[in-house]
Amino acid sequence: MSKTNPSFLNGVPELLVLQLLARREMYGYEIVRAIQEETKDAFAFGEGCIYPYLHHLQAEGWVSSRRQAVEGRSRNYYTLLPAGRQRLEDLTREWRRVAAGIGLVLEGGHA
Amino acid sequence: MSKTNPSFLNGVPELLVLQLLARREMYGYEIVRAIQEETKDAFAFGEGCIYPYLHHLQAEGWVSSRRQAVEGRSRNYYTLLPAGRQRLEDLTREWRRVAAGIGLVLEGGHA
DNA sequence: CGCCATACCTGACGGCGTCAGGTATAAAGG
DNA sequence: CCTTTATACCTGACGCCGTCAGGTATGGCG
Repeated sequence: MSKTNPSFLNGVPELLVLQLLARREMYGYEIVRAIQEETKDAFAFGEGCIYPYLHHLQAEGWVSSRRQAVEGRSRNYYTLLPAGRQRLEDLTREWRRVAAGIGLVLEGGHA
Repeated sequence: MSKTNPSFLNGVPELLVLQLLARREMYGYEIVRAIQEETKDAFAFGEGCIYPYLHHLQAEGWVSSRRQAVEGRSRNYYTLLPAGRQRLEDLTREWRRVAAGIGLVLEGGHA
């Protein structure tokens, strides 16, 4: 439970998914693509990572889903819930801490 | 071998260790402490993470080690080798890519 | 003399992303 | 008409990696 280290070595997908959903409702397949495009290929998480994650986010009560058929295709649209927005804020803060921490070491050399 | 994603979700310790060694020769126990201090507790990798890592870095030819007794204590001092400096540059570039990628998503919302 | 800090090491464990699979429908192309 | 490609979902075995709890040994302090 209580980790000595921020779970950011791993939890990058969670941050990105929540942030994308904070902007607009999206469906799984769309999210997988969006991550790749918006990060300019810095990340390319597979469906095998994202889909289970969405289920997890829903189980935690951070997103809700509704099924909708579009052009004969059935899509799962996910919406960010208030609790999810809180979670996103926490993760964002964590990320900034991590990035700052590494920045300190990278810049610290030639002070 | 070839990962679709940068190994930065994990490889943070490697970056930090190499960067610290780029500044000066250090011994294991010292590195463990330095990471915690210099990142202002953003990271606190255990000895069980760092020690095996140092052995790995040496096996890869990125660092060399010499054993020295200081005040009756035996320390393993590690020095960054040229190949290690190259590796550090690669990892640093990777890190900047990752940080930039996440930044794009975080900032991209309210553009 | 017992305790804590220093300084090293190891191994079982669990989390998490990868990768390769599988299903189903719609559009495109020979 | 039938195969291929793209969309859209899902699952499970695998492997990597950091955690955590152990272990050894020496030096200093009260």
